[in-house]
Amino acid sequence: MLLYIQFDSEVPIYQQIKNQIIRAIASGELKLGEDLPSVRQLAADIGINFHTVNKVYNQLKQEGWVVIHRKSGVMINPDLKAEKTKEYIEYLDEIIKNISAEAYLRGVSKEEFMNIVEKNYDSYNVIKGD
Amino acid sequence: MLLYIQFDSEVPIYQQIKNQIIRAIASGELKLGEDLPSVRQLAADIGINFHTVNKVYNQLKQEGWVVIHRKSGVMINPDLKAEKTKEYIEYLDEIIKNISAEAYLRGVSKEEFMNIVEKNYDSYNVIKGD
Amino acid sequence: MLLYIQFDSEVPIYQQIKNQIIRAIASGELKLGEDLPSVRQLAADIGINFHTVNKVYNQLKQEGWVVIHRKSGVMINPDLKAEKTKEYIEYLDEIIKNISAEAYLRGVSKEEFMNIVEKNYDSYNVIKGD
Amino acid sequence: MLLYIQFDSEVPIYQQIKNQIIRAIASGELKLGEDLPSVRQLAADIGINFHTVNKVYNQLKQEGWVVIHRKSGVMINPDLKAEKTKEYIEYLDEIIKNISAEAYLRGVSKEEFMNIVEKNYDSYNVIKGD
DNA sequence: GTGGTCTAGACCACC
DNA sequence: GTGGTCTAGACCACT
Repeated sequence: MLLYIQFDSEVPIYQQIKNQIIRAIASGELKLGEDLPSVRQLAADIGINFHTVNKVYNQLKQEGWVVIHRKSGVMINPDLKAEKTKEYIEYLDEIIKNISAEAYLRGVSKEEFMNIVEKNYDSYNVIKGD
Repeated sequence: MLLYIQFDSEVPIYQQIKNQIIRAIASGELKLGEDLPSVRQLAADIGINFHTVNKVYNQLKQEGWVVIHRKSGVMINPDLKAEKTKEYIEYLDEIIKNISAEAYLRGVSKEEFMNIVEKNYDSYNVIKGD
Repeated sequence: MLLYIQFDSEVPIYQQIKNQIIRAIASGELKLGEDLPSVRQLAADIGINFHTVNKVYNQLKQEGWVVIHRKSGVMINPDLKAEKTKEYIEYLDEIIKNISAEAYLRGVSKEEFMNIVEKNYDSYNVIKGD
Repeated sequence: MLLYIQFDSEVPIYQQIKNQIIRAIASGELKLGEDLPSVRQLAADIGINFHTVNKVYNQLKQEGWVVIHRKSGVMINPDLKAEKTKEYIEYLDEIIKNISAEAYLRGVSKEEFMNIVEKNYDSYNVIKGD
């Protein structure tokens, strides 16, 4: 798995890594139960401090995306079933409110906006034979 | 115009205010050319320091949402024409990629996801008779 | 004489008025010894507070551009000979340093830059028959 | 890089710093990609509050002159390409109008005026071998 | 009255 | 260590 980090981005590095791992799970690039690189390995690959990777893995674990075994390292949670909680739906609604307001004011038509959303959702929502 | 601030949120206060003002412009609650409260007035209303509001207004000005008059204060830019730049569309695509990945993995169905998006976009995209 | 004021400009109104009066003197639109409108007249014409006009006239007087008579009002100094002081040349040099740096970095060629400067200087530097 | 600040100037401190940084970029004293001092370091060097420097850096960032990394601090934008927009040319023309009017009236000859302008532009527009 | 500038000091997030 | 956020209070410029 390749990670593309923008070091000059406003988005913190640890957040960029989290985003890309979650996207890779959604797209099937990372299978459930698959091993992730070790903290030091990934840090070296990207060229960042290993504390940053550590933070990523710990947050992913807390949110249920991965499991961490003392010995075997980190793997994508084989029993992954992230929950569609009420809080998450509220958060989702709130963030969509913000995004769609600016998109609307910037002249992104409804059709164009829905197309972007659908295209991206569909990129994950495929029948995966693994 | 009423602002609801979550003081315990991870989202900075000034960002919450910015979001809500842009949403209010999109929904028509704030008309083009309409005056906003003075920095000190709004700060007092919310119960925060006026420098925080000042920061909001200055950022909104630099992004073209409002104009600041020396005496009369701040108003929604009467000639508002936010641009649908290539950079903005790339930013939009990127953020939708992240959001839809998590939504998909949390079991938000395509139908449900598209409904949330459509509902929120439509809340701005209405023919307003005033 | 017509004044064009941009009320939403970063440049203070009093400064805009000063600039335009000095430019009008340089272009010959305002002759030496010519009367300027009264404070209240000009304020009413522009639609601003008369204190602002008062400030303009007082500064113009201090800098020697106009003379103020109790009765006859304000007129362009008939004996105008603004001085090319050492301080003024230093100020001029400093401001040109700032302007040309940004122009250069923004890709304004030397030819283009010199043309803009020459065109504007020449617009004043004409043989005026009055 | 040395900064000379006039504390008794009408020009705000943060503006003086901005001007000098942009001039240093134009003159090549600051190379693209070069690091700037940290906000606190520069503030201490000049003897001002770090918030003032912070404001400078943030404005320079929003105008595209520098990039701010989360950890490594601030550097001159390595991909700097300030644009010669229509708005900038209008601004430039307007400010030159004001400056040349006063220079003309103060007896700065066309030759002298053009010399000052050319000298300063040329100080940036040199083939730099480094 | 309005916003703009500057100072001072606190605490936090990131790496 | 870096910058980011927020508070608090002062003084100034403009209208």
